[in-house]
Amino acid sequence: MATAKEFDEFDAPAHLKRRSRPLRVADAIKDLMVENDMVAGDRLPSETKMIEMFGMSKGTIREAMRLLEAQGLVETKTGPGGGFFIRQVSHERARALLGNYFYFQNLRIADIYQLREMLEPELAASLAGKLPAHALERLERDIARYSSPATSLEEERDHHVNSLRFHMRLAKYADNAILGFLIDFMASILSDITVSRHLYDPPNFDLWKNGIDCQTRLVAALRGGDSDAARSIMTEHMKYARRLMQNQEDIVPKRFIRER
Amino acid sequence: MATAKEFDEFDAPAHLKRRSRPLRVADAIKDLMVENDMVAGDRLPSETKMIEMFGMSKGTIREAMRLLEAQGLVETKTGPGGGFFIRQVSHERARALLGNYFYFQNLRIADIYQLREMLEPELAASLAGKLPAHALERLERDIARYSSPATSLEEERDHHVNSLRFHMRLAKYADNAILGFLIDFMASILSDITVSRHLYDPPNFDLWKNGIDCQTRLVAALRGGDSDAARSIMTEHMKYARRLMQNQEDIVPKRFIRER
DNA sequence: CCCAATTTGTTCGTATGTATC
DNA sequence: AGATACATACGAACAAATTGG
Repeated sequence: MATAKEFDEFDAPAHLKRRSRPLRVADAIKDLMVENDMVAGDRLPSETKMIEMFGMSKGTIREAMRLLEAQGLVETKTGPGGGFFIRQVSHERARALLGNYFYFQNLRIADIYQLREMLEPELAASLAGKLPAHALERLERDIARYSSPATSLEEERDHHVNSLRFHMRLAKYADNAILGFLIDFMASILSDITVSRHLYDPPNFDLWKNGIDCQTRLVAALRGGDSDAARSIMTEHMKYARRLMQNQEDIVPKRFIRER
Repeated sequence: MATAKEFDEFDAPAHLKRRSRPLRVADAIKDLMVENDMVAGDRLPSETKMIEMFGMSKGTIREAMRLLEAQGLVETKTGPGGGFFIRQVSHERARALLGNYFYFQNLRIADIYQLREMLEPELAASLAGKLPAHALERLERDIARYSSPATSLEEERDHHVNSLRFHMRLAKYADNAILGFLIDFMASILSDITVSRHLYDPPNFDLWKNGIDCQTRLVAALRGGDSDAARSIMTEHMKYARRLMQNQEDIVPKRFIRER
């Protein structure tokens, strides 16, 4: 169990001496989580308890909790029975944090499509014959949301967003958590960019048609359990969309992804 | 410019009223960064200044800065000329933060290899003929580090780590920032797991041999600008390694990735 | 080498807000 | 409604780090 002594700054190795107290407390809490096999929902010691444990002031402890909160690892509740609780890092938080990184990385649209072209076909193939009826119906409802041609620019924008929503839905069903997360991340960035940069303007009828067509055939292939067909339909779709975005070599605009 | 009034809690829309003050300050600072096109190295207003600006106490401001610090967006320096400085989210920080997410996701070794098999061949292909001499030499030096068979378990472990280091090096040269980051991330997780789970035990001579062989041929292909060869060598290598890990269906052990 | 100025780091006491019983 | 247990927030004071004279 953690004692105040362990965290005494004078005990710290030389190269760690300068680390601030909140940072050290946050690390200690992480260790606590790992060593005690704590899971989401578990309660951490209260502020007062931590003040004793670490021999540090309330402000320092609070700063430490903020460090963990920003990482999505901890949430806070006031009132009796309240305190700091361990939280599973949410999809949305992870997406936003990774987005912060790419905020500085001069992403190009083509980069995103290069990834999508590698990942999405494999996801499609892996899901063939694996999805329950309600999932397939949900996908069909996603498609239905933009199945009639857009008659206004706003509708065109919504079509783009809804088309990407289909891909995010697919990503949720992924058996491979990394694969699912990444596909969702790509679609999410793309959706942001499409809206903020007005990439839906001018409307592109062919892209819409290809999207509807491919997604419809894809659902059929998924239902039929035809893995190869699913892969090649998705490949075709990605290549098509990529070609249309190919000239979008612009740097992705700088803005932070909001946690939704 | 931001004024205290803007952040008065009573001005906030209903659904945002409960957001804590540090959270709101952190968001305001992010907006400040975006709107003023601030870049890494730029200095944010000092504590005292922010206390005025937001009309909040020192503790609250500091908690807000910790929120940004944890995301890797801000660093702090004491002394004259010190203060809060904008910082480009580092590779290592992004890796650690994303690692937090997967800490809760029941990752399997096979999942990681599925991704590597998709991504690494494309990276290899895209680098053929593009790397300057010093980069190729660096890769060769990475290979040299484990070119003689391991004679002890520690050496075997180092061989695994060094082999993965080769892939991380390759990732650094990627033109596509997302692709590079992801490959590095996979190799990094794998390296962690290999060490912490002793996956290098028992030693696997064939895996080592295949690694050396493939990497040597890969560098030759990269130097010769043979894109297709580079892709197929990497594919072969990944498939081989994947097969050997195939039975490693275990859940990845729960531990946080340390920022290095 | 020391001293002074500047800026963050940390503590403590107090008061307030919030949810539960 | 009142008591309790918890986080949230403020303000004043002092400590530590860094820079420049």
